Amino acid sequence: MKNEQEIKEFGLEVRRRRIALGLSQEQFAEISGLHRTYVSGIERGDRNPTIDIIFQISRALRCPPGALLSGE
Amino acid sequence: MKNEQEIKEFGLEVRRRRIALGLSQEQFAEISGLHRTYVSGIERGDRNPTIDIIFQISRALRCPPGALLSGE
DNA sequence: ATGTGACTCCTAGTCCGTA
DNA sequence: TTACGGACTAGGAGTCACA
Repeated sequence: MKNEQEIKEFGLEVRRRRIALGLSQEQFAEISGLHRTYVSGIERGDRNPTIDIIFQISRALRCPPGALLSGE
Repeated sequence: MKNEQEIKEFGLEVRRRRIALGLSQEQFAEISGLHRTYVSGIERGDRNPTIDIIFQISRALRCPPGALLSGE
């Protein structure tokens, strides 16, 4: 994988926003329709999600998808 | 795939920006390090690229990755 | 409540062509 | 110059048991 650092930052941003909403990974998994362990993997930067998944996540976080990819 | 419409908009945005840079798909493929047929598939919304690829594309387009996912 | 390794199934992504 | 098809390999989607 070529952009590990940016993928990790994406995961951390997801985590920040999830926590800001007062949700556990399990609660967020349910809302987003993803598996609990998959959410965990994303937040840790272990997964390389597709754009489809990114849209799902941004919807569950109630934020624009672009806001999660803050790199320049 | 759940977010076909948003994925198509992503592809169109990539196409707009590529053309704005005066590049052919082949030239852009070379710059971005992606395959020519894959670039074509992305612009047409046929593909569901990973976040890794999105970063690669945004770098080649010299724009922030978030700018390509303009959905709300 | 979360991290992790392992697993299956399916697709992301490459490469060859032709129109 | 681009769309699209077929075939292929690497790796993502989705899940589980366990720590």
